[in-house]
Order: sequence, then structure tokens, then C-alpha cells
Amino acid sequence: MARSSQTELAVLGGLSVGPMTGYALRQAIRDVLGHFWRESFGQIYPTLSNLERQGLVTRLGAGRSAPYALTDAGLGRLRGLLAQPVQHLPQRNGLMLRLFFGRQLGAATCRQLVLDARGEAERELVQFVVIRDEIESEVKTEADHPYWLLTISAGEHSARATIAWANQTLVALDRIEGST
Amino acid sequence: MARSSQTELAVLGGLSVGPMTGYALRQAIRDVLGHFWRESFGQIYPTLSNLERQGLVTRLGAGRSAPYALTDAGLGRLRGLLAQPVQHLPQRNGLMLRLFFGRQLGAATCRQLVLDARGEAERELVQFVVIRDEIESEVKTEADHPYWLLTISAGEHSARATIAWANQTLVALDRIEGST
DNA sequence: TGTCTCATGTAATCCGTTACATGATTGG
DNA sequence: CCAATCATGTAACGGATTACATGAGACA
Repeated sequence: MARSSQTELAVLGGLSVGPMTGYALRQAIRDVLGHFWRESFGQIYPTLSNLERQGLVTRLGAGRSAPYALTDAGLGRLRGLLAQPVQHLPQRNGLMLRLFFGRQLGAATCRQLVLDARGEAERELVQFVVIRDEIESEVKTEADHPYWLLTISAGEHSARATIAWANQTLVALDRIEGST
Repeated sequence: MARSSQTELAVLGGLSVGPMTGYALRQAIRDVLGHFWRESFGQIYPTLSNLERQGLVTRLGAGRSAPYALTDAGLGRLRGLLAQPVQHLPQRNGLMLRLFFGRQLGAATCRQLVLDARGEAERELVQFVVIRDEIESEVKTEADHPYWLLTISAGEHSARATIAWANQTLVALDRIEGST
């Protein structure tokens, strides 16, 4: 699966929920998929043009703000892409890199980094509750909702793991600091 | 902090542990930092040449297999880079993207994806124990070790969180499957 | 009228992987 | 002497961000 298909997948998937403009699509990806996905305008618009040329999406009506919608062919392509093996992204974690070379950085600075990471995880956790409530309280319960909640749950598990690790790590850093 | 500095950081950091050839550096990054970092030859060699031109690293001896070593200036630069704010990488999680659009994929296929993810997390967990033992049993206990263990601990927390999430998710998928 | 948000696009640039090319060294 | 590993590099390509450019519509 070529890398480009990853963006195609996100775009087609977004439109499978409902017709949208490119602008709204980008907002939806940022707001709803933001915890595990991101796309920029520079990717979304060329991809949409591309998909339109292939007949996988079409614009509902004319004019600048006409939303894009999936065609039948587009839905087929989406299902094909979803069935492709998951691509393992090159993960790069700047925090871990700094901690690994933490001796050069000093225990005190490492502490601050870990505190920051814990704070961010705590804020995320709050966000997840908000999103979960939004999904569960939507008037029209979409068939997609149960799946969406699975990804929220993953975010919650991940955030809680980060917080637990951070607390342990702060203790460990105290020991390191004390022994120098 | 430019993106390129991220590779510089990893290279300088690697050499802060000890002199190495580019080849060995790549292996070390793959084997030791592999859980949260990756570099390819195409990045490492140009970066090393670059750093040598700037006098931040130097080769010990002549010849093809002469290892690179940090200079004093290089160590300074490393400390400077480490102190820069952590760069938030564009995270893209293909598994989550598929689950989010899981209705199009079908609950059974989603199940398999989650099973695969759990299996991988379990294998990682075993790996972490092996690495932890290696670090703790090294004859010469390096001052870096306590910091290395912090990153192993993060990996363990993350893997355990993935396993717990997967188990919950498998139950949830059964419910979804049952209700269709 | 002016400003904010909506909406679309493009060009420059950077980063990173992959594939290719080359040759030295080591061990069987 | 042959194969595998060590060791270094480069060129092509693709993907992604960023900044720039443009303009419509809403509303105050």
C-alpha cells in the first residue's frame, strides 16, 4: 500500500460519514480523528481533485462551497483500502529520545519534561470524556458510533498509561538525582 | 527546531555513549532505540558527513572503518539540542483509522486487526523484559542505564495498555457483531 | 466598509525511505 | 576463492508541512 493511499483512506473514510467540503473535512479530521491522525490542506485538496478525476467522489451541486460526496466506486475503493494491511508508521518519540540521553540533559530537566507529558495526558483524558459524551448524546445515533468509541477507548487507555508511567518515572528520577 | 535536527540529535546522542561507525550506529539505533526511534542509512551517513564538516564529530584514526566520536563542540551541541522543546510528531495510527471506519470493514475483520495488535504488544512485552535484563546485567554499569530503563518502562506501560484495551475491545466487537 | 470565517488551491521545501552502487574484510 | 557481513555513499522518488495567494460570504 503506497503511502499516498493513507491520505486517500482518511479522505474517503471521512466522506463515508457524510458529504462535506474539503474545508469541513479538514476540521472533522482535526477535531474527531485528531488523536491519531492529521492531514493538512496541502494534502486534502489535491487528493480530493484526484479522487474526483477518478470518479471516486463527486460534488453535490455547483459552486465553490458544493460538498464532496462518495460515489459507489468510491465506497468500493474505501472498502478495498481498509482491507489492506495496516502500515506501520515510523514512530519517533522526541520525549523518549531525550530521556534516553537524559544524563546529558540532567535529571531536573527530565523531571520537567515528564511533568509536561503527564499534564498533557491529563488534559487529553478530559477531552476524551467530552468527546465520548458528545458521541453518546447525539440525537441521531449513527451506526458508526460503536466503532468511534473503540478509538476513544484506546486514547483513554493510552493516556492513563502515560500518567501511570510518569508518576513512576518521577520517583525514579528523584532516586537518580539523589544518588549523584 | 528544524526537523533535520531530530536526526542530528539521535546521531550525536548515539555517539555520546561511545565512538561508533555509521554502520554500528544504525544497528544501535535499530536495536536499542527501535521502540521509539528509527533512522535509515540514507539519513545517517549524510548527517555524519555534515557533522564532521562542522567539527561536531571526528573520526578516530584513518581508514574506512574508523569510528566516529563526539568532539567537545559536539557534546555541547547535543546538550543544546536536548534542551530544545520536544517536537510533536505527526502521529498517524493506521489501526485506529481502520477501526474508526470499522462499519465499512466489518466487525469480524476488525476483530482480527485487534487480535494482531494484541499479539504484537505481547511480543513487545517479552522483548522489553529481555532488554531490561541485558541492561541490568551488563558488567560495567554505565551512568546512562537508569535513563535507559525509563524508556523501557514507558514501552512496558504502553504495551500493557494496548493489551488491556484489546481485551476490552474484543468484547465490545462481539456485542456489535451480535446486534447486527 | 472592514474583518472574520469559509473555501480552494499552489509552490517551495524538507524529510525520509528505498534502491542502487561500490568495495573492504572476514570466515568457511 | 566465495559468500556473508561490514561499511559508505548517492540518486530518485514520494509524501507532508508550510507559507503564500486568492476570493466569496456573513455580519457588525
